[in-house]
Amino acid sequence: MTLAPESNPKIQDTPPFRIPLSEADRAFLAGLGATLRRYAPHETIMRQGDDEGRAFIIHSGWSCVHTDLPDGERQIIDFPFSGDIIGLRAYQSPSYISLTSITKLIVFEVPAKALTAAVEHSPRLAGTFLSVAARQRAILVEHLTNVGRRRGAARAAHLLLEIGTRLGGDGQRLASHYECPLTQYDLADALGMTAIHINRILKDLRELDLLSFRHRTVDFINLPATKKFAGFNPSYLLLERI
Amino acid sequence: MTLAPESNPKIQDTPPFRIPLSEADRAFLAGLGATLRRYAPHETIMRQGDDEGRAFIIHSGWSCVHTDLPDGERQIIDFPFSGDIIGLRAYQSPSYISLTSITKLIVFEVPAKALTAAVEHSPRLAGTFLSVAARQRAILVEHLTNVGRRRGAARAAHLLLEIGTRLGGDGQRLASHYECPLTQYDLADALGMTAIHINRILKDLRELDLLSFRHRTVDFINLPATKKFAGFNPSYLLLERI
DNA sequence: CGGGCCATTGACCTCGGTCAAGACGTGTGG
DNA sequence: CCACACGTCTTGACCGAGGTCAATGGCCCG
Repeated sequence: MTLAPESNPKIQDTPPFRIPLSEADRAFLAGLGATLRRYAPHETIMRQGDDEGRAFIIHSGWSCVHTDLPDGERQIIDFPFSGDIIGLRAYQSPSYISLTSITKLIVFEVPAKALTAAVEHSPRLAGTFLSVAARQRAILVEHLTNVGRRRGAARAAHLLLEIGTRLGGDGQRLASHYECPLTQYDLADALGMTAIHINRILKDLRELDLLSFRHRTVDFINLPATKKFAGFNPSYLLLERI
Repeated sequence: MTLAPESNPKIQDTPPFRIPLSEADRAFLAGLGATLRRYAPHETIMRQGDDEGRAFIIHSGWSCVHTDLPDGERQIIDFPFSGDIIGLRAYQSPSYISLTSITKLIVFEVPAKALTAAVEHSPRLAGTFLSVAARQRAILVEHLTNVGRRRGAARAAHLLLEIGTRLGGDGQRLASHYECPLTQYDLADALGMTAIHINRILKDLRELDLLSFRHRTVDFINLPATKKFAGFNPSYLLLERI
C-alpha cells in the first residue's frame, strides 16, 4: 500500500474494518493502490457534482458527508468514523455527496474501481464490504427516521447517543462522556434544524438533567433517561460479522 | 426458480434488474431457491424486529419500506419499485425495517444467505447488486435531504417527481401524468409530516398550477416550474451500468 | 489588539401540528 | 336496492415548535 509523503509511517496500513481479514485479503487490499492521506480541518475532500474516481475509508478523525443545496444550505448525511467507507460503487460517476473534514482527518484513498475489483476478487472482501455497507444503510435509515419523526430535543439526543456509541467501536459500548468537536451548526445541518434552535434545545436538555454539550464535550447526566427520551435502541449499530 | 402455488406462470422468472445479466448468472439466480410470491394490498410482509432470513426483490406493484416507532407512528423509508432489493445483507439478523404492500404486490423472495452466496459466486452479480444498492443509497440520501432541508410544498413535489421518474424505468424519463395509489397518509409518513398538512400542501400545489394529485392520479401541470420549485435533479436516479 | 467563528438570548412570526367536524366513495350486509 | 360503516379527503380554528432577525459576548488565533 502506497503511503503519501505526508503520512506517518507509524499508522497501521490496513483499513480498520472491525471485521477480521485474512492475510491474503490484507495483501490484496494493500496492492490496490490505496493511499493514506491527511487532511487539515475544514477541507473539502470531495465535492458533490465532481466526477469522482476515488473511494475513501476513514482511518481516524471527524468528518461529514453531506449534500449541498442550491441556496447554499447543506444536509449532513453522516459523520463517518473509523472503518466507514465512502464512495463504494460500481464505477466512476459524478458524486452526489460531498465529504468535508471537521478535525484533522486521515483516510485511505482508493480508486473506486479498485474497490470494485476487490469485490470481484475476494468473496470474503465482498462480504466485508456488504456488511459495512449494510450497517451504514441502517444508520442512514435511522437518521431519516430521526429527522422525519422525532421532535427537536429527542432528535438531538438521539444523534449524540448514536455518535457516543459509534465512537465505542463495536457499536454496543456507550461511554457517559466523550469529546465532540462538532459545532452547533454541524448538529443543525445534520438534524434539519437551525443552529439557533439547536442552541435552545441543548439548553433544554441540560435543564432536563439529561445531557450537557458544552466546550466540545458531551456528558450524559442520566443515560437511561436520555435513551428513553430519545427512543434510542443501538441494535442498528451492530456490525454483523462474517 | 421455484414458483409459489399462487403465482402466475406468465410472469417472467428473472428479477427485473435493469442491468443485463449473463445466461450463467440467470441460471445461478434461478437456482438460489427464489420464490415468486403475491401479496394482497396492505399486508405486512416483513416486520421490524423479526428475525429475518429473507431478502426480497420487487417484481411489480407498490409497497413501502418503513420503520416503526414505539408510539405507533412510522417513517416510510422508500417506495421500492421493480428491481429494487430489500434486505441485502451479510447474514440473518433481526430486521430493522418493515415491508408492507400497498397494492397487490409480486416479489421474489430469496433466502438472504442465498444473496450473499450469489455475491460470492459471481463477481458480475456482485457488481449488479453493488450498482442497485448504490442507487438505493443515493435515493435514500436524497430523501433525507428532502425531509431535512426542504419545506413542505417543495418536499411533496420532490417526492412525486422522483416517483414519476422511477416509474419510467431507466431513471431519466418523466411522464407528465401517472397513476399513484398512495394515500395522503402514505405521503405524510414518507415526508415526516401529517396527512392533514399534506392535504393543504396538495391544495397549494394545485393553486400554484404546479401539479395536481387527485383520484389516485398525479398530473404535472407545469413540469419545468415544478422541477425548479422542488429543486429536483434526477441525476441521482441513474442506474450505473456495468 | 482585532477579526472571525461560535455560542447565547430575546422578540417576533410562520409553518406545520392538533383537534374537531363533515363530505365523499365504495364495499358489505340486510 | 338501500343503509351503513369505514377509509379517505377536506376544511376551519387554534396552538406550539421551530425559524428569522438582531444584538451581544466569549474565545482563539493571527
